[in-house]
Amino acid sequence: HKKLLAAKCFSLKAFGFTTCSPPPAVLFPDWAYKPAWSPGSRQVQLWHFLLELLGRGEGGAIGWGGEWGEFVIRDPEKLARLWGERKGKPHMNYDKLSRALRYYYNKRILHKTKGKRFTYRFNFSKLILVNYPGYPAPLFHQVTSMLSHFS
DNA sequence: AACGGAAATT
DNA sequence: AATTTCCGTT
Repeated sequence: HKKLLAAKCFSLKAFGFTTCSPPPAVLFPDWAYKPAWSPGSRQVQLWHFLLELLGRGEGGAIGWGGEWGEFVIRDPEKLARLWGERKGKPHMNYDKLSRALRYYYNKRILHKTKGKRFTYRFNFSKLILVNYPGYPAPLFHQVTSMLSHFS
C-alpha cells in the first residue's frame, strides 16, 4: 500500500508539483488506488517519467524542443538506461523504449516530429483530458502555467 | 532511425 | 492495460 502512495506522489511530480498537500483522494482517478495486480491498474508510466525528467531540466538525456510540447532525446541509450533502472528492466534500450513511445501515437499522448531525429511531441491538451477526466480546474491551470514554458 | 505486427510479460 | 521483447520492413 505504501508503494501505491509513492506512485501517487510521483504522478504529482510528473506535473511539476513537489508536495502531496492537496488531498490525493481529490487528485487521482480510481485506477490509482487499485492494487498492482488488478487489471487496469498501473504504476510508473513512461510519459510520467519523461515529464519528470523534463520538468526538472535534467539536461543530459532529454530536453524540451522548440515547438509547443516538443522534446528531443539527446542521449537515447542513457534515457533507456534510466528508464530501465526505474522499471527494473536492466536490458532496456532505445529500440524497446521507442517502441513504447510509438504505442503512444494511437493513444494520442505523443506524436512524432517528422524529419527531426529523436524528436517527439506531447499532446498536452489530450493528456489531461484523456488520463485525468476529473481533473480539478485549479490544478489544470497550474499544469497549463507550468507548460507555458513554450508560449 | 523510424515504423508497426506479433507474442510475451507484469 | 501498458509495456517489453523481438524482428522484418521502409
